[in-house]
Amino acid sequence: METTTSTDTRFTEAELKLANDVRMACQWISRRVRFEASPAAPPHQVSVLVRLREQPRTPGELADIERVSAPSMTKTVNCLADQGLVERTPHPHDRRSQLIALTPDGEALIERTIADRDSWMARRVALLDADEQELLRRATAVLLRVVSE
Amino acid sequence: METTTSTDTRFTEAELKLANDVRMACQWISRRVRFEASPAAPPHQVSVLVRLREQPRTPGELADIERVSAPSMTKTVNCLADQGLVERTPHPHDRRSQLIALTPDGEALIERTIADRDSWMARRVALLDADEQELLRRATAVLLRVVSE
DNA sequence: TATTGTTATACTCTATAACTATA
DNA sequence: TATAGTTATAGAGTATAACAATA
Repeated sequence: METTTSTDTRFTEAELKLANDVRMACQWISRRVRFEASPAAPPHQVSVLVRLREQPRTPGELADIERVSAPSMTKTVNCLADQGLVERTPHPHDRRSQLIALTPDGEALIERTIADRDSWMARRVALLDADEQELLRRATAVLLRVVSE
Repeated sequence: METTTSTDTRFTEAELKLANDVRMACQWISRRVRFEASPAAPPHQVSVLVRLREQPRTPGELADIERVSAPSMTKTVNCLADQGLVERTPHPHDRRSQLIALTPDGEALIERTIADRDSWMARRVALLDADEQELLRRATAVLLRVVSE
């Protein structure tokens, strides 16, 4: 089996199947969560607010994290600031830059949004038996480790 | 505990935490897969092609599945047809409608795209030991069951 | 001179409303 | 009269290029 053209021989069939199953399961869950939750703001705005929940960041950092251009992030930040969800403060060490931080309204919105997103998942989780819940608990730990590498 | 305002008492704390962990893990995996893969077509086009892999569908069905308006789906289908990735055939029972099906080019593109998406995941899966792979295998089965309910 | 962020401009994707053809 | 799909038009979100202020 050295000249196969359509399969990747770096991996076993079992690994490829598992990779496909894991990816599809994660993408389907994501899709369902996105569709079931009633969004309080467009996805790209929510994504930025979630990032700012960790800590204030510069527009440039946000653009890198979200993989959008600097002008796009400028627009998104403007929009969030117009809604009173974030506020700009001068950057302590670089007068060209600035720090974007959540306002109390922004924090409230993002907490409501997260609770809303989790609600569909929680209903499903609650239907599983204890063994299945424990299985998901351990698997989730592996997935979180994998994604952070 | 009857008057809590911020937590949902339909679920235990453990269930809420598990729901949040599972959701975040799935969304992070999805995000990584999306960013790591080099898309052969915009996401909404790929999504339609994946649906058509199962079976030909009408524009209306595709719009419902993808949760976009009918005019949006008209544009997407036009674009895919212009690229030779799908083709329209008359609907057998309703002359107002039509069936959209993958062309061989469309099938080839979607197979390449799926392999590309799986590649990052396969590299990560291959780094796990046998027990962890088995854990993910069983957990994935649970997730796929959950999402299909 | 390089970097951070904004403005100018254009393209894509989306939606609502109005229209055509068929059920 | 209702439904499937398209066309017309407008509103978001995105990108590249050019610009301002600062490092």
